[in-house]
Amino acid sequence: MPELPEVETIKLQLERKIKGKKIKKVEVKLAKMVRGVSVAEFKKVVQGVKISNIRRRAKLLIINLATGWSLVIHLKITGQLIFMKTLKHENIKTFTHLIYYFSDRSCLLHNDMRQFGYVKLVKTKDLEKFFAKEKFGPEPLASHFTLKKFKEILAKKPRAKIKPLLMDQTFIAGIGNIYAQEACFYAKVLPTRKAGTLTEKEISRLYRGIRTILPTAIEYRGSFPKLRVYGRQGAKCYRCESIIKKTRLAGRGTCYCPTCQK
DNA sequence: TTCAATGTTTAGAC
DNA sequence: GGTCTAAACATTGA
Repeated sequence: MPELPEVETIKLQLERKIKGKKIKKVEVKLAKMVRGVSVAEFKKVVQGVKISNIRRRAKLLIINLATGWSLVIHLKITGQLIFMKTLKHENIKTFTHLIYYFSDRSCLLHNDMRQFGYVKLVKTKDLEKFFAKEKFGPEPLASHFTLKKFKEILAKKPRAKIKPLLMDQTFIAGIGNIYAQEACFYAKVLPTRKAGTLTEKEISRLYRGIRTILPTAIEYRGSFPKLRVYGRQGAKCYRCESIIKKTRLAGRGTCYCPTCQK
């Protein structure tokens, strides 16, 4: 599920559904999902504690607990967090690895087919330190992420290819393989272009693309009905009717229009 | 059967 | 140091 818009959507939903609730019990079905501490310690910290707030940084979901601890959850590629008013056993899948039970009988399932995701415990006051250690770049939707700022960070990596650079979490935090392709298409820029070769106009269009596509995806609740290029290989470009091509870039599938992306 | 999949990390080459 | 590639993690589905 998860690039910035999807994680942001989960954050907004959990804010409505679980903020203020007390975690009565947590069931850990797959121990390796819990990182950094033993399952026993994890339970000790989490059980009986109230959820005070939900946040997001990059693609991480942060659940603040009233005791000064926070759950830091990464969903990687196939992770899901599913809220249920009451637990129905048919909703527990083979890849349901954690279940948080709240005191009002509702619960939250943490599913992950590929088991790449994790949950770890961080003291809330140490979160900023934790983010610094991860070396996250700026949040693309923050008000201080201006065109000027975007130009500045692009100038630091003139030789990097633009699409992998957009996906680099230390460059900008939260953009993944789908929205990097969409931003390049929006800006009419080939994913392989080196950052240093981009014109002022192209940089502005990329910036505008990021600042348009991500909020739109959030409006559509993290689903992506408006994809213009991702997964469209072999189909006609919506802009110029050329056939969308697909290649491999930095190990990731990359779609682009060979005609209107320059 | 083989390949690719919304992410990240690491190792090795140049 | 910078940048690139491939592989690893584990599973599903085309």
